[in-house]
Amino acid sequence: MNAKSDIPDISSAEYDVLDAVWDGYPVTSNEVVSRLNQRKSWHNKTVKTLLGRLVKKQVLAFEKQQRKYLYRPLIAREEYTKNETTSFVSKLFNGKIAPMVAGFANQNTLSKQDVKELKALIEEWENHHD
Amino acid sequence: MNAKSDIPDISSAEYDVLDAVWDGYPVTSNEVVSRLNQRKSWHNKTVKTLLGRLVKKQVLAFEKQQRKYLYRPLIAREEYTKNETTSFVSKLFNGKIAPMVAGFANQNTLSKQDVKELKALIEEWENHHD
DNA sequence: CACCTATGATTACGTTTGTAGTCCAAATAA
DNA sequence: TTATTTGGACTACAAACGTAATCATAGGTG
Repeated sequence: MNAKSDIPDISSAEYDVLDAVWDGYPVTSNEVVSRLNQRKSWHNKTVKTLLGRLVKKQVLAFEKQQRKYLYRPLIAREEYTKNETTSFVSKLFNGKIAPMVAGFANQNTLSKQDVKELKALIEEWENHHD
Repeated sequence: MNAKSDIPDISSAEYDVLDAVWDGYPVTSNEVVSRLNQRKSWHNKTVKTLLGRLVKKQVLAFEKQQRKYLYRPLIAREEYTKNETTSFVSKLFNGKIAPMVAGFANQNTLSKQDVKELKALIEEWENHHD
């Protein structure tokens, strides 16, 4: 069902840029710089380099709008996060989700909301399986 | 409560080596090579280099046993995984665990066992937070 | 004892990453 | 129209990484 997803490696800095693109696209590099600079302060040349690398990796595409480029993602955020999550869990927790949640809960505070959502997920699951 | 843990960056290859050390220590480099070669096949020089880098990063320590070194971890697997999990979840899921579990469940098959364990975790939580 | 061998230390080397700077052409301002 | 600014392409460059090879040496082998 899942085509063997072939998502390239995305470095940490590249991810931040991609994340900003996901926040709304198509988007110019300048807008990406602005979005990123809410939090970090990267030189716009740096951001442009990263955009270029993401294009080369076929994670982003662009179309020329006269002089400027409009970037958009070629992979969906959900696809990416699902993938990363799966490999993270298999690498650190042998593919088992419960120990990961346990470790998380043990390190962080679970809010009532978190617990409510988890319960909802489980109920959902149970409704679909016998 | 948690001292701001100061775990250094551990590269992917380094992690595999560290993982092998966690599987039983103190351990010689040769034994680490054997353990790793169950799955991958790294040249023993490569493994030695990685052990050295982990020592330099103060992730491993060693004591001389005559000619050989016996390595052991300086950070516990739990500490590391908890840390990684927390930063993973905050990076990709805004710190919310439920969406991560949801994404995981959506990509992978949850077993009955998984669900049972998750329920147990939640019950546990609820017992401590009326 | 002379020599081969296993081990750790040091060095290597191409690639990826973080972080820009430089060069060139188009758009814009004067 | 000429000067200036701006956007992208190309170049740069050190540190981290993956992946060893070489060097020096303590120990075992004949």
